[in-house]
Amino acid sequence: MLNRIPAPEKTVAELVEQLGRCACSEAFAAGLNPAQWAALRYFDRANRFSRTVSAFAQYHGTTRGTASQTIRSLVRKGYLLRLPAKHDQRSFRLDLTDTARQALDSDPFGEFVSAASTLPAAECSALAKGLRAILDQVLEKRARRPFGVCTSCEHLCALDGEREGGCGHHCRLQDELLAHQELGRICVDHRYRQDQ
Amino acid sequence: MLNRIPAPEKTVAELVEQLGRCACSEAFAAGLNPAQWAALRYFDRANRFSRTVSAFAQYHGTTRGTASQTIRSLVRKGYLLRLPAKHDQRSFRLDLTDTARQALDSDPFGEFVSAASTLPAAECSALAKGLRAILDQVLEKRARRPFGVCTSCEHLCALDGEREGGCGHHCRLQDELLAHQELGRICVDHRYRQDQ
DNA sequence: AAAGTATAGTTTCGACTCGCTACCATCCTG
DNA sequence: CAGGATGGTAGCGAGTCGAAACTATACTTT
Repeated sequence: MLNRIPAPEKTVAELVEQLGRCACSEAFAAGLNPAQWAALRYFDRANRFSRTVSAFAQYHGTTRGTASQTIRSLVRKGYLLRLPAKHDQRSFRLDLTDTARQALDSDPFGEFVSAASTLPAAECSALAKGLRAILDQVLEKRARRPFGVCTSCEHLCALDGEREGGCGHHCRLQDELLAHQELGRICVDHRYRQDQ
Repeated sequence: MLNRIPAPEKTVAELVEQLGRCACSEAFAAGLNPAQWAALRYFDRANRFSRTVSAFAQYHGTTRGTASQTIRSLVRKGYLLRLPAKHDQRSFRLDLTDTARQALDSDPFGEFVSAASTLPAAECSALAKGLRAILDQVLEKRARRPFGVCTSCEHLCALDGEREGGCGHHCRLQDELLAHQELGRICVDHRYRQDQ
């Protein structure tokens, strides 16, 4: 009956909750709100196939209607550029403007990054691994997919021979060549490879 | 120039953000909203000195006005009982009702707890430690205190001799005896002991 | 004891979110 | 070409949030 110290899994959940709150409450800086900051971060991390209203709504766990509003206000404020999509007349691709990239440099969320970076590197990686495991489980329970990067995706196809200018990667789903720097971006269509 | 894989501290921050979002977005269950769930959890965890509007506002990083609204709606719905405080005529103590305790059993946040509990125990504790370190840093940067439990608090004073019925602990700040089960509750006045 | 200040809590207001439903346009499948 | 799926938007109503103003009580200083 020693319920003095709560179980570690409860502590973890509690900490996650508090950190989440913290993340929101600081996010009213610079005339933006938490959802808008989250959107900026998302469009900074997402690859060109995933920079759409729907993909963001999915990532953010909200409706397309709400996501549309968030994005519209960012377009109005000059943080996002709304370009017609290549192959789909209904769709638009949203790209960060330089203003937005500048704003991201003073992202209030940077506090978390710098707090995390004071931990020993090994501990930090372990932390990332544990959190990832929890997040994946929760997402799965809610039938949401985790938006990974190409390097762990089953659609990625390494072209041997480094055809054009050293890029050498290809997405089977989109049937498009990928540049090196695109491999680290998150994608709405990501699927873990079997061997992962 | 290998920016394929982001730095681990950035990953940690990102995961924290996403988990936070997840925590909110699920929290519209049972007619309650995220803030109200957070309040219920808080009043479940807080000791009797800390179950007030002001303490919750502090914990939650919001204003007393907003906290007052959140709590009022919980009182209206029968989840909290508003009792006049013992020594301060201005203040009220808020206690969970049985309805509330029942609701907490199906807390949507339980998903996180069960997700965390699938991790190996050691990993889970390490996770808690790392998150705690990050949270404490962020809170400090914002001049907010972390609301710890008596066992690590400098105000706690172990009475030797187990005077009354085996409780044997005392809070120097409140000048009150503490029951065993109170030692694991969070407190607005918590201060880390030097040796912690 | 009186004055001044700090604190606990509430109220009201305006701006803004959020989720929902309905809706339009385009794409895709058969 | 018909029917359904999908990308995106518009408008609504409920409800949050933070800010500021306010009341009442407690504490401090002189």
